[in-house]
Parts: sequence; structure tokens; C-alpha cells
Amino acid sequence: MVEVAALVGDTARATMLAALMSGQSLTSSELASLAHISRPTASGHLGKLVAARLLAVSPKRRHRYYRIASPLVARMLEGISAVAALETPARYRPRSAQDDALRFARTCYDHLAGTLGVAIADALLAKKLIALSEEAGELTAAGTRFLTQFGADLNGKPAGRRIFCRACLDWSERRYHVAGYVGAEICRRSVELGWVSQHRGTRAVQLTPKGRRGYRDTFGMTFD
Amino acid sequence: MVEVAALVGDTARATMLAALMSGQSLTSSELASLAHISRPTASGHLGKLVAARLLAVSPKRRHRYYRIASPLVARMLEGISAVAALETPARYRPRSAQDDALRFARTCYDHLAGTLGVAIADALLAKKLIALSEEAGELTAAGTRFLTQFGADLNGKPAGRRIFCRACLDWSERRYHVAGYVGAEICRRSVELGWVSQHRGTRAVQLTPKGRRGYRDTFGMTFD
DNA sequence: GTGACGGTTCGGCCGCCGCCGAACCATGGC
DNA sequence: GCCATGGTTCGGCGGCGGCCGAACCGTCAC
Repeated sequence: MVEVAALVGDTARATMLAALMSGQSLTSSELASLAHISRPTASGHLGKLVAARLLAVSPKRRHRYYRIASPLVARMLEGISAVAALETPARYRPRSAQDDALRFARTCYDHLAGTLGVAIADALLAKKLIALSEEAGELTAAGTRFLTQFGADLNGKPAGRRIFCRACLDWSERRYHVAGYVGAEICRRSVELGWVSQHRGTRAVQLTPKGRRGYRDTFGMTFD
Repeated sequence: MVEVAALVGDTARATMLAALMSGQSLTSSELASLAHISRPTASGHLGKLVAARLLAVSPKRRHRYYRIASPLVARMLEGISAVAALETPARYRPRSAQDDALRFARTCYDHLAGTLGVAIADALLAKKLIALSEEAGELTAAGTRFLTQFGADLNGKPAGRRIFCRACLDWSERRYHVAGYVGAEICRRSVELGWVSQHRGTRAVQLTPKGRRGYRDTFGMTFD
């Protein structure tokens, strides 16, 4: 336990892990640049993270792509973030534009979080397409039809017996959004439709004009 | 996020946190002794942990009792443990008697874990008193009657809108046990009945002869 | 071949932070 | 009043670990 926490408890490594929490695979050089450290230093850090099985690496061509090793690791990092967000209750904390973007919409490993993620959960709840009891989640029959219509593939449940639908505590909103396999599919399809766009090296995602219309017309969501 | 992980990523502090994961409140001196550090050092560590809201402290008489600040913190620590337990796949790791005791039965903040915790979950599942879908849990009507009969107070749900019933991944068994409010009540009542006994400063709990009989007769469990 | 590029290994510097003993404060028993 | 006990603050020591530049290895393009 100590070793794992110590690995996360370093600014450079935590920055890299946070970037990889976008769900993307990034190269050693990209991560070095994001963490503002030299390539040798980054290489050392990444080596430790891989050795500890927090990250997995797949060599492609002459690059080495790093990614979060498993959903379990992703959940651990979310758990740490959730606790970290509780701190500094009254302490003044200036919000940067980046912060705001992150708070509005981001990926949480493989699903959508932030104001957008919570809004999607709310929309599904309002239409009675889903039941979110605190931690667990369940799609109604209508919900399954709706999401299938939306383009989510709810049958391709991977072999790993992944958690199908669960609620994930959003650290910026302090409310729940949809995670698990269902959440991942909503996110995947949203990207596929061009409703949100991801950028390399950041967890923040952008809601496109097309997405604004799409979420409004399909999910009945409004953005002010 | 970094700060929180860094706090956990120190041997002395992690030892203290692990001891407090028994759910007990412990004094500064007790924690210093458990972590094998001097009282001044422990005081410094505890000060940081309280400042970061990982621990809460309540002064009673001339002692100061420290405890895990919230279920959220407890879940974070469990998450880190779960990841840590994944590591070292084939690496030889000698098990001490203490380890074995911990693996057999322990408290996980406020509920029972280890072989015993998983066995209880299995027993409830076998009798169809509970449904545990991966992360979520739900008591059946018969389950509610059964546990009420057992002496659990399932109506006294605290104001904090605590998660009622959830599954918690057991890091030693790699399977799920019952957590949430239901899990806490099972644990509380088990202690109350003298079926398991806790000892200060350790998460390990002991199954008493009385408990062996009780779990067998009431839950239909067998221990080999 | 040669050069460019991504990545890792090695050596050595430096600073943060955990550690303790000594002193100090607060509470409680007498 | 006294002393004992639990706890914190302070100052200073020491080591772990993060950092970089230089060198090295492998892949690819030409």
C-alpha cells in the first residue's frame, strides 16, 4: 500500500497519471513534456509505474505507448481525487481557465465526467431510463432501447466481466455520474458522433456545437 | 491529489492509517508505538493527516483520539490496498502469522472482510437473502427479515444518506464481501454478540468459538 | 552507409522531509 | 503546592529520491 501511494505521491508521476486518466495512450516524450521534466527523468518514473503495474506499455513502431493498466487503477486514482477535492474547504483557490474546462467536461478514464457527465446522468434519470442508487446503477428496459438507438453497443460486454453500470462520484460536482460499461459506451459513442472532442494530453473534453444540439435533441439536455 | 497520495505514501503514516482502518479510535501514543516512531514524530504526522482531513480527532479527557475522517477516506484506502494487492504476482512473499490472521478475518473500516467476510457474503447469497451484482448490493425482502432477526438495525439509517448496501472488493480474497450500511450492521452485531473480537491497534479480528457456532447455526456457514 | 529521432542507462548533484532529543505546555491525581 | 503523564514545538542531523546532462542503444528514412 505504501509503495503504491508513494508512487502517486510525486508531482511528476501524478501529472502523468492524470494525463493518462483521459483514457488515451501517450508516449514517453509526450508525458515528459506534460510533466515538465526531461526525458530521462520521465523514463525513470514510467519504468517504476510499469514495474508496479500501475501502467501498461505497448511498443508500436518506434514509440512506446503508456496507458493506465486497469480499471482498478483508474478507480483508485478517482478515489484519491475524490478525497483530494474535499480538502481546502474555505481556502481560497483561484480557478484557472483550464480548471473550468476540466470542471465542465472531462473523461474519467473511459467515461464522461464533470458538469456534462452529471447532466447526462440527470437526463437519463429524468426520462426514467436508468436507476442510480448511490453506487449501483441499472438500465431500465426503455434505457437499453434508448442507448442502443443512440448507438451504444450494450451486448459486446467484454470477457473480463466488467462492471456493467455503476455510479461514480464526481469530484468537481460532488454528485454521481454514469460509469462502468454503460458509461464507457456513452462516452465512446459521443466521441464517435463528434459531440465531444478530446485533445492529446488532457482529460478535458470539448462540447462541440453538434454535441450541444445532439444532447439537446436526443437526451433533452439544456446548457446555459 | 498529489498531496493526499504523498501523505499515504509514507511508511509511518500508512501504518497509522492501516491501524485506524480497524474502525477504532486510537491515541497519539498508541499510534506512535504501532508505527515504531517517537511521539514527537507521530504528532507531526498526525497533525498533517488531520490538516488534510484524512483523520479527525476528538479530545477526551487528557487523550486525543484519532480516527478515519470519513467513509470516503476509508474507501480510498481500500482502493489503494486493492491495487497494491495486485502487484508482485509471482514474487515470493513469505506470509507471517499476522498476515494469515489478517487474511482470515479483519475489519475494513466498519465491516468484516477477509475469508470470513467473503464467507458471510456467500452464505447470504446461497440463501438468496441478498443480490450482489459486482459493485452494487440489494437485500431481498427475506434478507431484510433475516438480518432484522439477527439483530441488525436496518432502519436507523443515518442522516448522511450513507450507501445502504454495496459490494467491496476484498484484496486478499479477490472476491466481494458485503459493505455499506448493511455490512456495517452485520459487523456491529457480530461484535455485540461476541462472535468476533477486536483488539486495539490491529485490523485483524478473531472468530470466537461462540461465533463459530453462531455463524454455522444462523448463517449456515462452515469453517474447515 | 549516414543522420535523425525516440527512448533508456549511468553518475553525480541537491533539496526535501522524516527522524530524534530536549524542552515546553496542559491535564489530572495527590 | 507537587509530580506523573499525554501531547506538541523546536532545532538540527541524515538519507532517500528526484533531477539533469552526457552517453548509449535501437529504429526508421534516405
